[in-house]
Amino acid sequence: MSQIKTEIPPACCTLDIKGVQQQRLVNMFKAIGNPIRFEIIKFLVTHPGCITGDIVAHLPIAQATVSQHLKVLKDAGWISGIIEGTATCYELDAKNIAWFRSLVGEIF
Amino acid sequence: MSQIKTEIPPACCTLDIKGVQQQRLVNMFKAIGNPIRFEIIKFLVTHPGCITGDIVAHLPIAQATVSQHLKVLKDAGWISGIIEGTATCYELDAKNIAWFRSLVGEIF
DNA sequence: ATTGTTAATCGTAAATATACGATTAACGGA
DNA sequence: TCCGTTAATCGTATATTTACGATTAACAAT
Repeated sequence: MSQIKTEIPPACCTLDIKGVQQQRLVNMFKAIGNPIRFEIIKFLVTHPGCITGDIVAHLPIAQATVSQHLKVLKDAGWISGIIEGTATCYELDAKNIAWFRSLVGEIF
Repeated sequence: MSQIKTEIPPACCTLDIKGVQQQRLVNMFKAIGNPIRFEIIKFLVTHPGCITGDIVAHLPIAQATVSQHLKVLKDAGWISGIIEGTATCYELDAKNIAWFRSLVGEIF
């Protein structure tokens, strides 16, 4: 170790987290750490309950690709989708996002 | 659009951000959205100013790979490294992390 | 000058992510 | 029942990420 002082100065954040909580958080970071997916989440802020086709229309990529990204976001806990007939309505997962917000507030 | 109501209910977050700021933020999310890199940042909280070798010793991966991860974290703004003779001392980039913290606090 | 130490970079292999068109399944309406 | 619509999934190509050993460069000590 190259540490000289025994007194460690207070860091700019604690990052006091571990185990499954940490895994979940890192996974949320990873999911939102993609320009297309960030854009999808942003779109859902102003278009709650919109269907897949709306999101596809808003983006420069194919329907299949959007569907994949939606799956990543859903698995990470950012969004939820409910099937409405032949369509699927998506919205932000407020509960998980609240968890994310408070956790990030605590450890950063 | 599948929106029925003209009144949009308030969302659980604003995500009011765009352009280069958004790109920078997404890049920080992407960088921290990896288990190894998250672990490196956590390690730097308790070991500020440690050298690459300390980080390598703490992780189950090769020196070259750690070096790559350090570069990603540095490019994204999470850490900074100063060359000290033949070694490199790393620490959290407090300024950028403060930017991250306040921005996330604003838009989530 | 030679040697040892440290960490970045190079070259490359393997794994993962991202993208697409095609197909499928599920539903609603004619 | 037969179409049309919608979105998930399949199969696959390409790009990117992650990993490693080897090499290099920079410095310190002898």
